[in-house]
Amino acid sequence: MSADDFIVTPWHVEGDIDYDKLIKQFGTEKISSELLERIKGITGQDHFMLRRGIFFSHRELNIILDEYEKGNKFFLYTGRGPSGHTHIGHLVPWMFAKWLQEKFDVNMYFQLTDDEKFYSKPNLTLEDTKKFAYENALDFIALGFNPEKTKIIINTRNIQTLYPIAAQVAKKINFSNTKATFGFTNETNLGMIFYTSLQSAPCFIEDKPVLIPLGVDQDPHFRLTRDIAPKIGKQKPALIHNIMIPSLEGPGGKMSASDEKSTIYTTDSPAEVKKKINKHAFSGGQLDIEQHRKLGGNPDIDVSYQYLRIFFEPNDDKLKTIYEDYKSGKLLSGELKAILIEKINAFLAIHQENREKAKNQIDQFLFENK
RNA sequence: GGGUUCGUAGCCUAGCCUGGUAGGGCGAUGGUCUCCAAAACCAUCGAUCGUCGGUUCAAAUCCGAUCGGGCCCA
Repeated sequence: MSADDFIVTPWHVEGDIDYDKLIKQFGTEKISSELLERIKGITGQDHFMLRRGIFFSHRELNIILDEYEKGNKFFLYTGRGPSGHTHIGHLVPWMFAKWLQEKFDVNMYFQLTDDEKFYSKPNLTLEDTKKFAYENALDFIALGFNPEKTKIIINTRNIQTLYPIAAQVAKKINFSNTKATFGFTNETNLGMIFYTSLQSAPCFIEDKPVLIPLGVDQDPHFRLTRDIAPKIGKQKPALIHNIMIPSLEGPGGKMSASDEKSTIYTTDSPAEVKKKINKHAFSGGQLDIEQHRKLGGNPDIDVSYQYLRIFFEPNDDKLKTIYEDYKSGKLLSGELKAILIEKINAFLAIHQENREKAKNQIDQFLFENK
């Protein structure tokens, strides 16, 4: 694989991703400065994840805004495949979704695809994926969603509601569509093949336009959904995409829930966070102090800096100072890591407290079949 | 229902024909080096060879049964 090659699919992400190329490849639209201004005008705020290009691409977000300005509300939908514990990379689209809910005052549906992870992970039982679904739900709730306007859908629990919609969808998708989109082969089990219609179902759960914040690697699922929406008399879902969150081990690839070392979990203790960052976070520093002072570090490939940019340092001025100090060589990699460790642990202290409280709130968030 | 193929450490895999209780790669862990990380180098851990039984002095290896996965045909 040459330096500028990269792969982004729902099941595999690899290489150094060129997001401008990816936009062309996927046929999405870049979030333009005009669109940013428009969002700022409506919400009165430009979220740092938009400003910094963490959310960089979309499909028909402008139409969602057109309708909104005419007084037609949309709703939000995102989800998670519960194959393991929640890590901080998962929180990026959820946290952004929470901001959207707050600013636009809209309903939110969060789908936990316990069936799909059971189908796709040979070693996981349905009991396992249900357990992770519950664990993941706690992290989602802990971010502060409005219980009046937020519902968590668990596939095996809410199949009664999802199935009639999924049936509409399934009839319009044939085998060659799914094969081409997801790389299915003759080894693929039947559950996987049907599954995309279940992932589409929440898009049509309300008779309103839907906006889906999600990692760009998941876009292909909704390309299919967008194709069939008009065929079943529905509006195409709009999407807003975030970049892949790098693993601790470095650029090229996203943070994986299954690789313990390269992942910060939401349940990690302060000591674990410190150890993981210090021992594993890929740095953009130089070989030794002397060279670092002279040549300066490279924040653009430094995972610690990237985590601050993506999630943990919303203050632009502070981030800029860190960027410049690191680039000039004034700030050492170890010192940069110390800043990140403190930020993560401060965040997790609050998050873990909210996560505990979520155990008592979960019932009011679970979607009830009608 | 018929056929076929596979099952060896977390993952991939050699060995099976020609029996003598397993070898490699990746990963993991530790160390050197570095302000850290990475890279590089050094070292270490890790496998009752799917399960049960049979043959044999001796079975991952031969035989039987069984469980599990894949594919083809019906």
